[in-house]
Amino acid sequence: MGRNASCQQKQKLRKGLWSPDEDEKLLNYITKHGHGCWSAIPKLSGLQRCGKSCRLRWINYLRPDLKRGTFTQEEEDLIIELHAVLGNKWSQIAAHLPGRTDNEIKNLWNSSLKKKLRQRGIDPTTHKPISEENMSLTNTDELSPTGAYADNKCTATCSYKGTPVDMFLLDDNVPNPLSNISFPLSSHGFEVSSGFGYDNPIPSIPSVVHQDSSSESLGFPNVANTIWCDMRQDGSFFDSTPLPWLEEITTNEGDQVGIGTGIDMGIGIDAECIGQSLSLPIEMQNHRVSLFDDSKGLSMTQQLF
DNA sequence: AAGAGACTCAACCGCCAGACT
DNA sequence: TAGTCTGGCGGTTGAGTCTCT
Repeated sequence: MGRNASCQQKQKLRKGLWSPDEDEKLLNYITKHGHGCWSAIPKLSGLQRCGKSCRLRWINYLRPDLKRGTFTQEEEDLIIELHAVLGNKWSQIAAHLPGRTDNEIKNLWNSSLKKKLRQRGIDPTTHKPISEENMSLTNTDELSPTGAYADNKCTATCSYKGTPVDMFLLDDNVPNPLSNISFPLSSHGFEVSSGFGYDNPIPSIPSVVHQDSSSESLGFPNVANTIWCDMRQDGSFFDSTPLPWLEEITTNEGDQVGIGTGIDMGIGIDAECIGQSLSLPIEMQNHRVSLFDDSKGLSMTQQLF
């Protein structure tokens, strides 16, 4: 590639692993002068490397703000959450993990996280359950959700049978539907999953619901199949107002149950699914979703994006 | 102990977009 | 407008290490 001419000079440039001596030269130069123009650095610092190689070495190894060591469980969970939304946008994912590089995250994903997800029965590409039996009673294969995450703001659209529905940001005034659910009840085949963020198990959920104490996060691709619940960063719920009729929602053994500790993500409820199963009237519009239970005098409205 | 296979991770490759000429 | 340069990105590679038999 002609574009790579700068890295394939006539003069012999070193390749492969960096020696301590080279590291020192690069570190000393950048510490003194900053990196400036990367392509000029090899000459100025006395290295026989191409500028790209210097840049990579600095970003992935020499930068002083790098966090060393193995990833924490929280970091791994966050990567999975972010990957569900962003896909293989490693640099964007890395932007949410201070001190971690895109290369490091990519390696972790390819060597470890993909495998872990598969072991949990989740397709690492789609973040959907691998087994279709895990899917609930909605026609989820007709759903086509897409999502994006940037600057701590989630944007998403989700269409169902051609109708754009069902992605919401939490309105702080909207009651948290999971706050008063007792588990387990008779099964409606619902899956309760986390939204976006770190996951914590719901303490009251018995192990029969999910053998593993940690919850699985399914993220956007399963939005219409899940209930999302948001917590503040300090662990408190946005609202603990009970919605008694939601106590009728249950999970199957093996379903994933979790709570997202939000990153500006809110409640998502598969309103149609809930409405059908509970025989509740439901209204879906482009800008809000409402559930009603007139007999109990309850209603819940969520604003869409 | 040794060989094979699996795994990890640093580094390279090729492509792209934006800036510059 | 077209060509070139540069930085940045995601995919891939391969050497080194680990684990298993």
